[in-house]
Amino acid sequence: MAELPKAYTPRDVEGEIYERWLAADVFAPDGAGSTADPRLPTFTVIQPPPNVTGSLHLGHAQRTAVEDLMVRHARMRGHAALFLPGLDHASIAAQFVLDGILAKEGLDRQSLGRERYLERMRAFSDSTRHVILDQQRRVGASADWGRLRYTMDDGSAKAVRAAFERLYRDGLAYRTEALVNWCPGCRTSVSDLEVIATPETGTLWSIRYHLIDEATGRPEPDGTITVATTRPETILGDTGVAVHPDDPRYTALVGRRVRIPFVGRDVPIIADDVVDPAFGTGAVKITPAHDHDDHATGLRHGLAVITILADDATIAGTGTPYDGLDRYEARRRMVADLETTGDLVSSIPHEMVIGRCQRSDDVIEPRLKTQWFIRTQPLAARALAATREGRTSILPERFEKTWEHWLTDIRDWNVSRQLWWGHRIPAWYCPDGHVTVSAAEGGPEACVVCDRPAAELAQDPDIFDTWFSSGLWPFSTLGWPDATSDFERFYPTAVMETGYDIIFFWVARMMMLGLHLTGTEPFHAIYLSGLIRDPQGQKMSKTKGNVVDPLGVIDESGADALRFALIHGATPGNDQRFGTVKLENARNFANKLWNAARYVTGARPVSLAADIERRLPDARHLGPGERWLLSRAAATTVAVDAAMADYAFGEVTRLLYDAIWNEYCDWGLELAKVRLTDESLPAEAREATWWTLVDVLDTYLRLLHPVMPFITEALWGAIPHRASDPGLLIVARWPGVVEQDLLIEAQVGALIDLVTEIRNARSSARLPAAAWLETQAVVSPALGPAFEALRPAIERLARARPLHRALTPEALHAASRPGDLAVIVGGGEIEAAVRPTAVDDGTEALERDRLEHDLAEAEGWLAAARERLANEAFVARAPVRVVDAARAREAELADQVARLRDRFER
RNA sequence: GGGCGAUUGGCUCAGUCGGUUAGAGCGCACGGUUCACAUCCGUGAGGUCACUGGUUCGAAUCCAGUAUCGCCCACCA
Repeated sequence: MAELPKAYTPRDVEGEIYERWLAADVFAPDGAGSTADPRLPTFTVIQPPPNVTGSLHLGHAQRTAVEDLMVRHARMRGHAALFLPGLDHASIAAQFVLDGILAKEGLDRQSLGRERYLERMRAFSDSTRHVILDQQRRVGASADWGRLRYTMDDGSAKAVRAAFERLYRDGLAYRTEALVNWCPGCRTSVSDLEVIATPETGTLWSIRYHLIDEATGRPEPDGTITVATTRPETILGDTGVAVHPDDPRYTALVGRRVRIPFVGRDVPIIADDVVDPAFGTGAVKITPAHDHDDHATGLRHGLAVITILADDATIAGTGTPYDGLDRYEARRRMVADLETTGDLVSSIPHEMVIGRCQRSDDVIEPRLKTQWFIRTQPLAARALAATREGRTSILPERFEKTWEHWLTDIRDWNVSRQLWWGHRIPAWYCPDGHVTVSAAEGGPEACVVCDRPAAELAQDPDIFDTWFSSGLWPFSTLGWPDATSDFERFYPTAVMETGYDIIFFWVARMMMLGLHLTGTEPFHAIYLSGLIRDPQGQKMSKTKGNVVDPLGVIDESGADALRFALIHGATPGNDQRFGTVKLENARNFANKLWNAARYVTGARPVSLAADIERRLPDARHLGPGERWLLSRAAATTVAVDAAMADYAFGEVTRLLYDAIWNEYCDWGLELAKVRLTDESLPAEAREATWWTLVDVLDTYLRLLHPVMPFITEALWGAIPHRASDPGLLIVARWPGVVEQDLLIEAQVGALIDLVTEIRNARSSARLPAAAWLETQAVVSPALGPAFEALRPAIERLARARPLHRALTPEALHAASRPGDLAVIVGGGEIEAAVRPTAVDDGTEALERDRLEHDLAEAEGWLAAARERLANEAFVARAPVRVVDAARAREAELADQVARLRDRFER
């Protein structure tokens, strides 16, 4: 038992506690300090590995808090609980950061070259990796640091190679030339998910193309067809013009040819029902190499595919003066040139949607490239089956619809990236173009087709999309593809927690890859967190300057307050606004708990030694207050268990806040104080009271530990323990369920109401707070013993002394005088007359006002209750239970009204 | 264009399966130097649960529609 400092200073508490946990080796499910029960299933939480170059923001903090809460809860329940920490190399994001740093040094990727660039990246990431890990520790993450993994470590590399080889062998990875999303800024292709549809106002140009006179082979000066386009520069790649087959304006032109401006190419006019006759001119230029729609149309009609853009999105290879110009400069000049020739018919503003790069914000250019793809439909089917069959559940449920929709309409996943930082694609090509995919660490020994030696093979220069390696995370971190003991023991995992914003990027990919590669769903539950927003509901961003630094918060208010506040507002899938108000509330709660514990430890009866071993309170000496506290703790335990089972972590914090502040502190401690200081009681009784306070505090500290691990650990260290308890709360057992005592709860509840009503009467009558009030009370016979036992406490809390007990209402009425304040509890279990020591006229008037108000209110409720019961349909059709409750309510209200009226009319 | 969500006292949010008088924190009003806590204690005011219609004995809760706000998905040049 440690002495508690008077003031709660989270900083002092938290640093020291984390070190103690580490020293005790309790984070690892198989660590020296583990108390896991081998008969229980393991419990593993998957967290999204943060970027190796990143630092903690509030979103991380919330997720870490939620993940840690689940792990701590499971650990206390005896499961071998694994919170596996990790880092992600974040290919494109990390390159973006490093490129920024290089730019300040006047360097760039290209001038460094691949090898030197990667060296820089390794050095850079080595220098930043500790940052976010340290920050997670500050939040209190009870992660098994010995199992720390990184998506660029050898294990991940092996998993990546094995996964790709397997997918290739199974026909689920293929290489083909296709139109991909090309980011000219990042100089790489990106997946469909990384293209952000951005509404913009562009221009719709109408341009005349001249028909070819087939007799002469020359364009007709007056025979034209007008096409509408938002991208005139792609004229250079046009290989057709399309119209709707049923469009009477153009029926005669289908099959004819037109000459493309600038390039002098003659292309056919085709009919295809993708064309909307109502849009633009009803005639569309077709550029198969630079537009997804046109590509498909071109394929249907056998049109040529002509690429006109280089990797940096300059015009290239068209043999026109526009070669070498950026696409937008080329566009500007071409429009001007068309105007000169008289073939520009019109230009009007046009609302459109532009695809931009998620990372660099550049306009994405569809480009033809030979790349690796993952065939997703068969994989998606298995992922859908897993959720439909309930092997994996999604929280909140509504995201199942989003999930269904995306996985049903899924398109193949382009996994090649023309970047350097990441896993190189394990595919080799021989001079004859044969493809060899190999998972071997050193690559293949020879071409699988023609047996040429490795020396003659060239490895694909591309790397994988960073999400490919993250998609293997739940099993690559446990040793897959090897059948390690960790993989056997902890896979599949229990819960995967992440933000709903990466459900497709990450969650869906883990499910698809996990199901195919391991044969099992990688997790049984998907818990989707919401986003943290500022108090105005805005997204937090550096540019807006509304970012809250969690480390600053921890320094000031403590990790416990931060965790409590974040978890308090966490409803799965819902964003939360977060600001100082919530934080203050959480900090105040921590302070309250600290002081309550300080009171309890300081109130130990002198008959008990300071280092005494924990005892159960002696049942023979329990008073109503003690029994009430024990019963309420049992009720709270049941409620917390239910909320935990529902992943309703916000509800857990609310339940514990109420139980600790409004029950334990406000009433439990206040009732106990009287007994603890009552020298007339036997020592055994005072000891029983104290042991009750200790017992209930112990229960609440355990229940609260997953939310506020530091302060609960510190306080738990200050109360007596059993010899069988472990040394630290983090590995102590979660409270078991104890039966409630509903009778005592009702009785003490009525006495609490009596105190509240007397206080109310005092306040309404504007009597001085310090004045003692003489009070007479009639108490229902059932309440008698509890009333007598708690009388001293009620006197003190209500400041009513002496508190007489009249045996009958008649006696009470006979004794009461004008000016007495009337107090009626509930349905009349208690009726009391409160007498101010000095009555003046004002008091009496105020009391009449209060009575009148109460009477009117009670009469209103009574009328409503009677109306309800007067409804025959209600009595006939509602369940008996509900009708009985309504009748009881009516009787109670009738009694209350009668008593109030009696008082009022007297 | 499709889909999803939100709308509850001044503010931020709970509200499980439809069932007593819809809860909390902050804020507000009034009152408090009682030996755990002023980061506190006590009392109180404040809500036609966005709107309309329906189902039901009974609706904040279920259904349909409307409005406002937000998000996701989407190849109309």
